[in-house]
Amino acid sequence: MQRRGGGVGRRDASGERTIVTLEDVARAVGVHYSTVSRALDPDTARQVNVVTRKRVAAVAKRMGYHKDMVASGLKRGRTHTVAVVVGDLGNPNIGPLLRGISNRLEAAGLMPLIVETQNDPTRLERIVSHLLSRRVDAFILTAARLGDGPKLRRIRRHGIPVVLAVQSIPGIRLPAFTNDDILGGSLAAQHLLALGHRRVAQLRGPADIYSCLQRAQGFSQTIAAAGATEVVLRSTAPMGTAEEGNRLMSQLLNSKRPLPTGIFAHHDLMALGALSAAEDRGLACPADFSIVGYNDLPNVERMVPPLTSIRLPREELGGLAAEFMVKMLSSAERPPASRRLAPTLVVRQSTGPPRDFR
Amino acid sequence: MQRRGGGVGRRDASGERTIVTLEDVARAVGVHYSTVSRALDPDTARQVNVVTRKRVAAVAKRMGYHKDMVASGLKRGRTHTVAVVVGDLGNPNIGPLLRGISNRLEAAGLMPLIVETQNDPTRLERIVSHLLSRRVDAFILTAARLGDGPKLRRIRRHGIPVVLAVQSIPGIRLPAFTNDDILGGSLAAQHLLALGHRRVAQLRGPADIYSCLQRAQGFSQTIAAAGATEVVLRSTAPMGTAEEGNRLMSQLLNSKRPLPTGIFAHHDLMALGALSAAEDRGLACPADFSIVGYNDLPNVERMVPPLTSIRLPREELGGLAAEFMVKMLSSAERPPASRRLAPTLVVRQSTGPPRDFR
DNA sequence: CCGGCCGCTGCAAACGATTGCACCAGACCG
DNA sequence: CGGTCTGGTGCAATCGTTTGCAGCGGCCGG
Repeated sequence: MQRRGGGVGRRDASGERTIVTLEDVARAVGVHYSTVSRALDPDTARQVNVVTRKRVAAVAKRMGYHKDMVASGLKRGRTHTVAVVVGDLGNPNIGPLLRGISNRLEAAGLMPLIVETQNDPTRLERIVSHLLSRRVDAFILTAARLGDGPKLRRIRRHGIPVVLAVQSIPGIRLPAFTNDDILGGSLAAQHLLALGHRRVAQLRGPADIYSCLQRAQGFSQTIAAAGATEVVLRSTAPMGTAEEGNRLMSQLLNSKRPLPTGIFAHHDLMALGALSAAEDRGLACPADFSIVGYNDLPNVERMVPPLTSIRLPREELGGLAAEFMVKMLSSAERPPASRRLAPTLVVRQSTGPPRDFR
Repeated sequence: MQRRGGGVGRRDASGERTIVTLEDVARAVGVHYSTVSRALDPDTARQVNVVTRKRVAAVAKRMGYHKDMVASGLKRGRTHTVAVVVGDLGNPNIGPLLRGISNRLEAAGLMPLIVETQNDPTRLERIVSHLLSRRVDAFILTAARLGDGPKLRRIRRHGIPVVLAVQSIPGIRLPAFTNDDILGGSLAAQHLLALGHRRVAQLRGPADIYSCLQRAQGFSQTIAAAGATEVVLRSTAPMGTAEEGNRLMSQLLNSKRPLPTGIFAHHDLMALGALSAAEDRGLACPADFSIVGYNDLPNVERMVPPLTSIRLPREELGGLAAEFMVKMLSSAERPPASRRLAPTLVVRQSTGPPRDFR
């Protein structure tokens, strides 16, 4: 096979060919291009005589050589790219998570390819197939929902490493890095109980989000163990939104039963919606009732009242998931999988002792 | 050249080679693989006989063939990937922008490669060089700052299309899609003037962000044209934050001059910080002073008081920038560049008539 | 009946990097 | 002095796709 210049490569503003290849460098140094390849790859550099190696490095730098990752990817079957699938880029939880992932991957020479499903299940399939054709090395999935089991199994079947982050689903054998949402729910319950609340309510998030089920479980368990009474309201919307919180709270306010004094919302936005519903009826927080949110979204400390919430270690979680992926890809050994990170309770002014307690 | 199976391709869980190549399909159909290639590419499909074409398509589908974008990218010199460089993934403005970009690019068969500089100028250079070695087809830069001119020129010199989004810098000949921040500033001023404010203040954002300069210009011009008086406070922080707003507002409150009744903050967070500074001194909004923010961040309508702000068409902006890029890459002709989109004023309860007006 | 054209298909050289293998000179050992 | 080893380098095939060119039948016009 004969090799020549003048291909279809990228040209700069003046129309000159601007991609510097191994062969270009080799010609300048006076060695074969395979030697250049070896000299520039840290893993093989020691095969090359140190003075040649230095000369190659110098010339490569001077000529502005940059390894073509596309060609390298084709040959090696590794693109050093990890697909990160998120549900909704507008979700404020997602920024820190992505930062955690990016930083860790980048340190390992990998690059995240971030795609958004916009919570559309048909998009997920299309996206995955597209990513496969781009030969990504691995998947980090952050938006798994309860019905996604078959889909996830199908992805795994392609033989590419997959890890779940933030959201997991029960009964699937995939490494998962999640928040300990049982603990999160329990923390909320403990807090309300400690303040003296005995009648509590739970505004639950979407039923197909496992983390919401876990929050519910942690909360209810702790409440039941203390012998307090609980009302559960279930969201029917696909996401935790203020509107949904408003709706559930209205439902609660309309019921004939006495209003619970302590409320746990599965999402800060739901809590905010609930607050406005209560306000509309002339109820004050925390005088008439307390409310605990979830996620500790940005600026909830500036709401009125500042929202008590459960804070999640988002960036750390992303970092751990990425760390796992890096290990997975670099060594064949399976590192310990599936960690749950502990959330923390952030107490602010939306919670206080119930009225009859003061 | 002889071709055989059994290379280094990806293997699935059972160790089988799992990449289906053109050659595999060709063998199954009984034609040459170049024919398969042509049959599957819409641009060349009409070169192949319609019955062969159908057969190829059927077999390709049955066998689960997916074009290898890496190989294709190597050959064609086009990766169908557009780098999107953002400053900070945690910034709530960025989600909608990215969604706008992603959707538009995806519709054109391109994929965004999102990277975060974390507002670190040295990272930018490293990242760009990495992206070049990944052979991205184009750049969308969303975090340009005033001193970045030389850097941008250097990027452009690589001969890759570059477009600026959200942030532009003066005197650079690059297509840019930005908000009309002069108008934004002016809207804020008009609103305050219409309410009757005659003594106003401006809490300016970072001096190296051009859009802040424009906001300032629009605001001051309009105020001056109305003959009102203005105090300007300059931020020294690298970003618009609540702390910075608090600091500037305190500065304003400490000065001997009478407190301006109308305040324009270059960022909602600064406005919120300013509000808390004022509250600490026992001042009430909008009774004692009015304040207008910028960006209309999520949930500012739930603050107390709900914040009057300037809303930016983020998703649309992203869409337009991507649209431009798509045109740029598909046809050689240069579509009309550099649009400014009009922001809108969202009036809420943080603004009202000045006290002496009532 | 022949030249030419057309529609379809095959051939093989790329794209740029990687890598097993061969080769060569010199060192070193017996 | 012959043989072996070894450090360094070159050779060429390969990853999977694209694409200019050539070839080949058949059909048409002259």
